[in-house]
Amino acid sequence: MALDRQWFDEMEARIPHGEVRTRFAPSPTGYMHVGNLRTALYTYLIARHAGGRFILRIEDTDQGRLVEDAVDIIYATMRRCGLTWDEGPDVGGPVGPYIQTQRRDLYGQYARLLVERGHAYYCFCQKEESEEESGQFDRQADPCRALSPEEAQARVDAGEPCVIRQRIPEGTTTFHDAVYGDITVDNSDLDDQILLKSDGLPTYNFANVVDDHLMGITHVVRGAEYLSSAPKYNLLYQAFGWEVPTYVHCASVMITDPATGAVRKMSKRKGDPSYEDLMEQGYLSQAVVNYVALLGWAPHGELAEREFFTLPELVDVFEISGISKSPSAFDMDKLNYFNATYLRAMTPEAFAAAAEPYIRQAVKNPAYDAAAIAALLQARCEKLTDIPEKVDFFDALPDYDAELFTNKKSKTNPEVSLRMLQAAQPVLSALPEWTQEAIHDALIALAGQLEVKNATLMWPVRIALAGKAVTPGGAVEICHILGRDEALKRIQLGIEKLS
RNA sequence: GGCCCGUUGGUCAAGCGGUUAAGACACCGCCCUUUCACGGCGGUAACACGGGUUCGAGUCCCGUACGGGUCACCA
Repeated sequence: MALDRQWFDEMEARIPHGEVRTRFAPSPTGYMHVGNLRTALYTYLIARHAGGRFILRIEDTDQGRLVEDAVDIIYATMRRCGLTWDEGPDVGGPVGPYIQTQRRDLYGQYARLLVERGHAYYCFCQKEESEEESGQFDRQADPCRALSPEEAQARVDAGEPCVIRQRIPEGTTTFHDAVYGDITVDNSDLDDQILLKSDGLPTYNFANVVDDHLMGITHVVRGAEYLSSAPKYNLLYQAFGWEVPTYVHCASVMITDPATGAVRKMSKRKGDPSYEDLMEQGYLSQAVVNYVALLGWAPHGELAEREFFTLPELVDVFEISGISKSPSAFDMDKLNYFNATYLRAMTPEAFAAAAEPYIRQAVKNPAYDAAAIAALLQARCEKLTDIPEKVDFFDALPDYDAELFTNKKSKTNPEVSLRMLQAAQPVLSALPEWTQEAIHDALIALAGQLEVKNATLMWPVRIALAGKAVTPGGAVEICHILGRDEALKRIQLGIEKLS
């Protein structure tokens, strides 16, 4: 079957030129790793910074590893992070389809073109154990490599199962990476890799090159694990006579194993958090994006000291030259700091709205004002999931130990505390209005009367009200939220406990 | 093991031949203070090692060590 020249020309004619075009090309095998997210982010930023287009392509050529719903998870994650794409499976575009299995026939055409030009060849060898054990594919020893075109074609026509392999030439190959610079390898270290599998689908290595070219991708952004195969891609571009895109390889995201202390690449199987996990754990998408942007990239000059950026700000300042060559470790402490900072930067109203569901997990009593509780929490939590355990005492006073009344810094002990509670009780009981200000002023005045430190009075009151050593907010705030009846009831319980 | 890449405090990192080697997280201390936080101030802590090149090297070159990646009909 002869190749259709005109078809190839038409494919070429569709390719957009004159703009920066990047693509994020995940394989739908599950959730988004933090590393994947970062790659997607950088890819997006490079396109947007240059005013170019960002494309989403689904690489589903491995039929065995497909995961149901994975594509939807990818869409959802990217949308939630604000990484909007201009072309993709759902929105279409000029160089679609954007799902590789829907481009199936196309790869065969290009593979055959390479065979015709002598840069690839049919291989009929079955994978043998001996070959696997030796660990080496000796291409010179592969009889298929030397098969005449006619002979090979005859076997293909006869329906013999085969793959198409790239024919690696002698010599050396040099490629340029925007992050790592020029890298040269000896071609003898390169395999005659498989381009087209026996199921007719391309391997990642081949589909990537063909699609990147056909989609007009100018910057190929991907993980550094592909650095070793980059020379083979280069050879493929050369074999086709295509312009080589700018490569941008990003070092891996590592994590310090909490158990062993060892540093290793992040992995879901080891229980490291994915983006979805982080969302479930109460992190804000913006905080995660901001933190991840700085994991392996930093702005130049005066901006180097700055850490907080919105997505549009990142678009503005992102430069490929700021990407780091060495792997970086994901630090949960620092993510917590970012998240906490984002939480505190919210307006009180926005925070209250975000916090309310978490507050209501622990505080069912509608009499307790969620917004007032939220105000106490905003500076006191790093993530929303921290909330429930902090406010559980509102609904139910814990069965606390009287020892809690002893606090050195506040100069309290059970006897002093009893005296304080007994003094506070009538004062609070007699307050004309139950406002935070009124409660505050009354208690401060009382402490003055009793000639004790404010803390000496406040500590026992707070303990009696909350039954916990550490609480969001102090005696005054808690007293106010509980309401007069409940507050006095708890103080009475404290007095009984101390009597 | 072969090939490729990397190496600034515990972590993220600035630095692009001349700096008292930034900043942030974490940690410690002080202040603020009705607990804890928040906030403010301060502190401990780094150029992996050995050779070069140079008047001068964290910055350039070469080794060594250590770390990572890769050697699939997976991406």
